[in-house]
Amino acid sequence: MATIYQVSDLAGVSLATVSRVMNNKAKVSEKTAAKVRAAMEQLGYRPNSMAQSLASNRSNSVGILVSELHGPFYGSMMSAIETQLRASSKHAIITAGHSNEKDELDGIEFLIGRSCDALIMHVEAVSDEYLIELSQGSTPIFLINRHIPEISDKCISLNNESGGYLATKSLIEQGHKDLAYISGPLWKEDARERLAGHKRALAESGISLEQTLMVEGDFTETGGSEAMTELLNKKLPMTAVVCANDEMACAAMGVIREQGLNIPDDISVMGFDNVTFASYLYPKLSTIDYPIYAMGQMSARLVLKTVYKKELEIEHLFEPKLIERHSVKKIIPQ
Amino acid sequence: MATIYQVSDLAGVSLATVSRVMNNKAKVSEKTAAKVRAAMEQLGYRPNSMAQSLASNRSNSVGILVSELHGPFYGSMMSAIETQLRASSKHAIITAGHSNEKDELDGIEFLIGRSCDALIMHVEAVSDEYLIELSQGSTPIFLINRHIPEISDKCISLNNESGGYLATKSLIEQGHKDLAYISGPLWKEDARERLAGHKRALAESGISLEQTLMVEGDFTETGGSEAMTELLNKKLPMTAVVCANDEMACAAMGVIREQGLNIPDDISVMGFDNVTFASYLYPKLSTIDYPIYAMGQMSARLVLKTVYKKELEIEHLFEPKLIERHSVKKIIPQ
DNA sequence: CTGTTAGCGCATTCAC
DNA sequence: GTGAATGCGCTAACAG
Repeated sequence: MATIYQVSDLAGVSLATVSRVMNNKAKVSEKTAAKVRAAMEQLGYRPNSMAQSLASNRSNSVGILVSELHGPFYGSMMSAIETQLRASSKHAIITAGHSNEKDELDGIEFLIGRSCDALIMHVEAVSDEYLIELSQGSTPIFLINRHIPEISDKCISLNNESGGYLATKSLIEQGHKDLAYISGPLWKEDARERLAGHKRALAESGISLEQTLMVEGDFTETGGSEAMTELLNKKLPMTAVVCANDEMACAAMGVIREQGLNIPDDISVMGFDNVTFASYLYPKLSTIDYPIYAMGQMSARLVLKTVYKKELEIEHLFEPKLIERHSVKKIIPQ
Repeated sequence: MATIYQVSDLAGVSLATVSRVMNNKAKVSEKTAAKVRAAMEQLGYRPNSMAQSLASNRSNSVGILVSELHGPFYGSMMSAIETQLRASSKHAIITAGHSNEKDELDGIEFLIGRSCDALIMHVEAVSDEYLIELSQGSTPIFLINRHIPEISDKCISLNNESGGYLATKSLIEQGHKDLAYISGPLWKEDARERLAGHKRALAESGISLEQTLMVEGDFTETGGSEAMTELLNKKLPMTAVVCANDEMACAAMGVIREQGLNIPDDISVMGFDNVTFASYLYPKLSTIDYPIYAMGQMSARLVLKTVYKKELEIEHLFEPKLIERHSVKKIIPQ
C-alpha cells in the first residue's frame, strides 16, 4: 500500500499538502492539487483509515450493535441504517450482542475501541444505569427500541404498549372473548410493554385476566411452537391467539394447522412487528406494524445531525399501527 | 480514555512491559504482571485498537462483504461467520455490496482500509480478474458462493448446477411435464448455474426447452410476483413452477393463490435455498437445501486456519440436497 | 525478564 | 499557499 509519503514524493510537495487535498480543508492552489491528485491516482493511493483515526480521533464510521445478525427485524434495521449512513459517506461497523450482557458489553467495548464516531444500539441485557453512564463518555450513543427517560434525546423508540393494546383491542372488537397470549421473554422491556397493552385492552373490555390464557415465549420460532403447543394442550376455549411478535405467530400458525385446525375459522392469529414475510404467509398475517426501517433510518439521521452536524429533523417516538390482513376472523355474536 | 503510558506510570514499569502483559507474549514475571493488571483495572484501561493495528499491522478483525444486510440468506451467512469468529476472539466488520460493482469495490476498499486481517466476501458484480488480482494483494480474501478455478483454494462454493438439476428432476419424477421456471438474474453466475441444472434435467428426460416456460426473475419477492404473474398470463399448460430461490417461490405462491388456484393441486411449487421461513409457509415449501450456515462457518474456519494458523479441516465444495415438503404434488399418469 | 528507541500513516499546529 | 515538526497509542526490535 502506498503511503502519503510516496505521494508527496512523486508530486514533489510536502505531505502536509497531500493531506490538505485529501481532506480539502485549507486552500491549496488548483495547480498543486492537480499534481497531487495525479500522483495519488498513479500510485493507487488509499489513505489508511487506522492512521487517519489515530491522528484525527475520528473514523467516519458508526458502530451498530444489534441483538442478532439474522432475522427479518434486525435485517431491516441494519439495512436502513447502513443505507442512510452510506448516503453521507459514513460507514457502519456491525456486531451482535446476542441479548446477553457479556456479549453486549463486549460488543460495545469493541466498537468504542475501533473509535467509532458514534454507536447505535439495540441492547436488551445491559442496565439503564450502565447506558446512562456510557452516554456521558466521549463516544455518543443512541438507542433504538428502548426508552430511558434520563437520556430520551438519545432514544428512538416505539410505543410498544400502544401496539399491544391495538392488537388485543382489535380482536375484542371483532367479537373475540376467549383470547390467548404468547408473550415475549418477560425480562425484556418491550415484551413487558406489549403485554401491558394487552392487559389494558382486556381490562377496558371487562375481560378478566383469569379467563384468558397466557404463556411466556421467547420471540423465536421454536419458542412460538412450544408455547402454542402448550396452549392447545390446555384444551380450554380459545378463539384467538395474539403473539408478541411475527416469528412466534408464524410458528403458532404451523402448530395450529398441524392440529387440523383452520386459521382463522377455528383460531384467529395476530402478530406483532409486520416483518417482510408476514404478508407472504397463508393466510396473510394480521399484525401490528413496527416501523423498524423508518426507525433505523431515523437513528442514523440522529447520528448525522448530532455527530456530523447535518441539518435534519428528528422524531423520537414512533407509533405502531394495526395491519389487518386475513388471519383474524370476525365473530358474529349469536 | 486511559493510555498505555498512564498504565505504565501507575504500575511503575515501562510501556513495553505493559504491552507484553496485554498480549502475553514474551515472559513477564507474575509479580510485575499482577501490578500491571491492577493498574489497568484501576484506570479502566482499554487498548486503542486503531493504534494497535497501525503498529502491528493486524487487527484481529475480518471483513465481511455481503450483498445485502437483510434477507434470510445473508442473515444466516453473517450469523454463521460471526459466531465462528467470535469463538476465537476475532471480530467481524460487515458491510454491504448491494450486488453492484461500485458498492462492492467501495466496500472492499473500506474493509482493506480498516486493515482487516482477511476478507470473506459474497460478491457478484466484480470480475474474476479483479478478484484474482486482489487475491495477490496483502490482505487474504475468501469467496463464498463463487468458484474461480485460479483461486479455488480461497473459494467455498455450492454446486448450484446440481441443485438446479435436483429440483427439476424431482418434479419430473413425480410426473410433471409442463414445467415453468423462474430464474434468477442471469448476469449472476449462480442463477446461470441453477438454470443449467434445470436444462440438464429437462434434456435428460427428453423434454424440449420449447415446451417449457421461462421468465427471468431477480431473486426478490417483488420480482417473483411479477414473474409468476407473467407466467400465468400466458395461459399455457403448467403443472409446476420451479423458482431459482425461496423468496421468489414464496411470492409466486402468493400470486398463484390470488388467482384462485390451489397449491399443490393445481400448480406445484419448488424453491431453492431452504431459508428459515420455507418450512413456515403453507403449504410447507419443497426446496433445495443450500447449507449456507455451514458454508459461512467453513469460510470463517478457512480464515482461522490460513490467517490465524489454527489447525482445522476445510471443505471447499458443498452439495445441495432436495428437501421434500408439501408444495409439490405427485401426478398420477392417466 | 525488563527498559529504550523507533517507527506505523496520518492530521495538525506552527512558521515561512 | 506551503513546508517542517510534533504526536495520536501502540508494537517490535534491540539492548541490558
